[in-house]
Amino acid sequence: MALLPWTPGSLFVMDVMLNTKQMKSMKPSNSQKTADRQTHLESQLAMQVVKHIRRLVEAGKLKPGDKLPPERELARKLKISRASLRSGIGYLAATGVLNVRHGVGAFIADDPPVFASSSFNLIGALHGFQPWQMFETRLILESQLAALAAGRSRKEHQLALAGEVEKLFASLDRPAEFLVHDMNFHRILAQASGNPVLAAIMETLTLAFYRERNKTVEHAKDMRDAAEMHKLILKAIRMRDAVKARTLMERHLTASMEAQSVEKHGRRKPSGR
Amino acid sequence: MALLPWTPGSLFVMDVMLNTKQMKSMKPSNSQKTADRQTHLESQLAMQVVKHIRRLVEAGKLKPGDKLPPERELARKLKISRASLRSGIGYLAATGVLNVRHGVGAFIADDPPVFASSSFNLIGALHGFQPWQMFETRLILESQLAALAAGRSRKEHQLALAGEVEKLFASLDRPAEFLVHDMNFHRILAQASGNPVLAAIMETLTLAFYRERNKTVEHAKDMRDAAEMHKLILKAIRMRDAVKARTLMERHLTASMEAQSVEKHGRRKPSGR
DNA sequence: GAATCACAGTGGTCTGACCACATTATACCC
DNA sequence: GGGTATAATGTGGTCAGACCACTGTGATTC
Repeated sequence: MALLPWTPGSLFVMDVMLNTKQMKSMKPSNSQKTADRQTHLESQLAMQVVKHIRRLVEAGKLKPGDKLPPERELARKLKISRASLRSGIGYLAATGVLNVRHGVGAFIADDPPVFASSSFNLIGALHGFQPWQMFETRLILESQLAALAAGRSRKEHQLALAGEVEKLFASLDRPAEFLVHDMNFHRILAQASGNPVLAAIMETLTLAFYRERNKTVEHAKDMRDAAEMHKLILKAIRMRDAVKARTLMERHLTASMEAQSVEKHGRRKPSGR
Repeated sequence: MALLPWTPGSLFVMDVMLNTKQMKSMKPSNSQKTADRQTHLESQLAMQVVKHIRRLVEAGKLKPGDKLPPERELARKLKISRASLRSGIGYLAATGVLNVRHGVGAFIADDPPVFASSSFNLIGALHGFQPWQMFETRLILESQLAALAAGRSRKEHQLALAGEVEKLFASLDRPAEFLVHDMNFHRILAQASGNPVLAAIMETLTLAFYRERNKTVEHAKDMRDAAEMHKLILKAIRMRDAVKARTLMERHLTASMEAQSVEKHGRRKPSGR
């Protein structure tokens, strides 16, 4: 299969990078010598399974929600052992393409697409993602999403958003529930942006965020403010005012972050940085 | 963290292409009652492996490039079968945390972080990602990256970028090589933005892009134009002109897309709306 | 000294059995 | 008949141990 034109060596250009740490593994003593890149490709057989599924998906014979044949059967059909098949299944499950349920079967995922959500934290820990970097990324994406939604959202989206806003106000005294509707609002907003790729990325980030967040209890005042902001953002979207939607979203997120920061550290963060 | 100013407009170039389908999974009412999410969680034992590795990583006992113990040994230590261990290993490899090399061992990844790159295409096919959506996402992220880099890049980054620009001009007659340096430029730019989260997302997208692109041969003129643009972008970054860097990047990407569109379909796409 | 080869270490695959979970069918009791 | 246990079935999860395939290395040979 026509290998990529990796001219040898050229790949390590970024070695110049600042990362003063993790530079140790660079000394040739160890690992790769030239440019093998793209390792972790999962063994031949596992990949064969992936390819098989991909073909079916691309041919439209397998759609979100569909059930795969039982492992034993599928293994027989592909002429590989069940172990190898499971390796492939595991790969697809890990990347969120498949949804495996013990005692039931394997299904093509039909939830909002997410990239490697489960190990986002791990990857983050590995490369030293800082909270402020996560936040900055979210700020950039989500405000962009709001702007796009202002330009593209349809009636259905706006109604769904309105519904969530309503529930937001209705659950001011039940933080757990509030959080769910908060999350829904942002998820619908992502859908309303009309760009599922962007939405998927956002979803990935959001999940990592909320995983942390649902440990802290929110303050009543912050919740009311947040609900109010959602309302305003929705209004801007309805009026198709992209700039305003973006600005409001930025403000909302910043405020929300500061609120969380308080709950965690007991004090307001120096806002400026 | 001082976010950079935003230049409105220029972003909605592609609003025309708003597609009409893909709205089905909008109602969040569906499956989860409150907030269970996170299906496809890989069985207990596999997750135990992940947790184990995570602990080691977070405790700093395992750093990028380090080698894991042999499977047989590790399985014994965790008191699980080798099969289950391998399931966990596979999961980590699939999400890009681990790098397994047949006959050698498993290593903590030390390449630029990427999310589920391998099955990006599959996920895309599954949820019907359109080329223009991919492109729009790239446009948003990359121009933002350029702006950030203008504000934050360090000398090392600028030098590395300059090096790539030079090689870009030097390889105008060797498309394959040109492409590598092109890719490097954008990768270094991502690093220079100072936000590894954003960089990781970008890397994921880029990979998916180039995977397609290296099939088409570029036209000489387009390549020269591209090289010229890279040079200009670098100049803007050096002058710490965030707005200009962003604008140039947007223009560069748009032009680049059109060029590709020509090669693929043999005609210029209706440029505007 | 350099090329070759054998070996040991490690991941990849196979087999077939058994366990655990979910769903469905059946039996039973009221 | 209706509802509730209970059994049977289907399916993924785990296990054990053997063997295959790839890599790196050090001994052998010339």
